[in-house]
This record gives sequence, C-alpha cells and structure tokens, in this order.
Amino acid sequence: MPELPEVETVRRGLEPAMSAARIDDIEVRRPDLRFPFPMAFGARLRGRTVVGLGRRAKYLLADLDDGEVLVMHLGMSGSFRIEAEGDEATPGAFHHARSKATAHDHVVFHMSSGTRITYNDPRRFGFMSLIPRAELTEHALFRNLGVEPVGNTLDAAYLETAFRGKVTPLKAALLDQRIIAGLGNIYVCEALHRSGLSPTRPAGTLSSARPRKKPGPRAERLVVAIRDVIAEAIAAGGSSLRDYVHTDGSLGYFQHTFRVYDREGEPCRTPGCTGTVRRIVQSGRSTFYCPRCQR
DNA sequence: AGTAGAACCTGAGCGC
DNA sequence: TGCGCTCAGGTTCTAC
Repeated sequence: MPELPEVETVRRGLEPAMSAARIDDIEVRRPDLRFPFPMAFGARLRGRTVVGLGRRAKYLLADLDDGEVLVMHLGMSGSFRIEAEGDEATPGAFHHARSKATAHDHVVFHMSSGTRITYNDPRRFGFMSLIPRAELTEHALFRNLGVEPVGNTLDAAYLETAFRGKVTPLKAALLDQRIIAGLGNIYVCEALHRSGLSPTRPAGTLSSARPRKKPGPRAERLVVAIRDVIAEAIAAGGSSLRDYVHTDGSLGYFQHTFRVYDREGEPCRTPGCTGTVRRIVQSGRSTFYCPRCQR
C-alpha cells in the first residue's frame, strides 16, 4: 500500500517517539507476518535503544545501540499508530469499536518515551527483520536496489543508460526497484502523466539508440516529473502528519490529489487537454493515463 | 534475459 | 442480508 512518500511520512511521524528512546518492552503477537520473525526477535529488541530512524526505498531502518538494524516494511496494508502509554480505549459501550480498531495489531513497542507504537497490518505483506548494520548494504533485501527517486543521484543520463535497449514498457521499467528504488504504482502513473509519456512506450525509446552528449528531452522531463511528484507527496504527508498524530495516532495514510490515478473515465487534468483518463492493465497492475496527452 | 502470471492475505465495494 | 466476484499503493517466485 504505502509508497515511498507514505513510508517517509511514517518515518517522520515515528521519529519523535522512537528515536533516542529505549524499547522497554515489545509484544509480538504472532509468529510471522510475510516472513517469520527472526529468532528471539522480542528478546533481542527488549532493552535496546533506537539511536536513529532512517529509510531506504520503502524500508524503515531503526538503528539500534548494539549495531543491529531493525528493518521494517509495510507491505500493502501496514501502518503504525502512536498512543500515550496508559491511554486505553473507552471500555463498556464502545467495546465493539475498540476490538475492531485493534484487529491485526501484530507488534506493540513500549518505548521509554512513554509512548506505545503499534504495528497493524491486515494483509500481512509487511515484515520485520534484524540485520547487522555492517551487512546491510550487501544484504539480499538491499544489494540490488537502485537509486532513490529524490536527490541528485537520479538524473536524465542515468535513466537513459538504465533504459537503453529495453523493450519493456516504460511503466514496468519505472516499477523495477533495481533501477529506481521506491516508486510504486500510483506515483509511476502520476510521473508519466506529468511528463506526457505513454506508459506503453518501450523504455528504450526514451532516448536515441546511440548515446548522445546530452540526455534527451523526454528523459529530462521524466526525471523532473518523478522528483516533483515524490517531493510534493512527501510535503503533503508532512502537512497532514500533525493532524493524524493529534486525532487517532495513526500514521502513513493521507489525502492525495491525483491527476490520473483511480480516475478512469474522468477528464484529464493537463491544462488544455480534452482527453479522458483510461485504465489499462500492465503486468497485472492497473495503469491510469491519458491517451491524448501521453505519447 | 525478460516478461507475464501466480502467489502471499484480508477487506472493501459492487451487482444480484 | 448474504453470496460471489473483482480489486487493492508490494515483492518474489515460477513458467514460458
């Protein structure tokens, strides 16, 4: 469910409660999520202090004081919520609502900061793992990840090189985490729309077959669109963060305004375009785009 | 080598 | 009300 901007929003929301705080206690309520929890997961975390909270692609990385990293992935439906310790739900008449709200709470961290951090994940596509800091970049989860979509590592020349000769559709190439790490279905659709590029265009046609001195305009447009759409979504998440924390403590979901995603049959939002948003299926995933202004 | 499809799992929404 | 079907923002494995 969450893409990179949502994960970054979660990271920012968790940081004040989790970073520089000790895990006084942890409840692990089932043996596995997508994968089994590591051996003695709870015992290894109990008493540890989180020295920093980072992110790589869609992975949350909690650095621990013993040199290990608690790696957390939200899968499709994972979320965290933060509550003050001892702030229990109203009993009695509201019992039903309470039990509904806490279904699928799989892991609960009791932090020395006085907060309770609960991981909830109905579909259980998420997971948690413990990896020594020194082994992280060579670990199977991380060694094949491509560049982050924001920051200066992603540029038009990189994208042209990575896509050169590829026949696979642009949509699929952008979802390939080995090239750009962190883009998901929504923001790929949005970035392609902003750059006026068709999701079905072969990735290799982003530029000429032979390397040129300067990257082509399509690659430039796409890189700018990717950076913009991700940066705007992170900003939107940040601005919604305060509201969420103050209401029910849940993190990770916020209101988006998409230009194409989930807007099948609705008018294209490109200024001056009279097209209609269309939905197609590419490698089993929905793609939303405007056939009129995306070429 | 690259790609489509299935798999993992639960819930929401919709037509009947 | 309920049943059956489709779909969901991720990742990884298998089969062509």
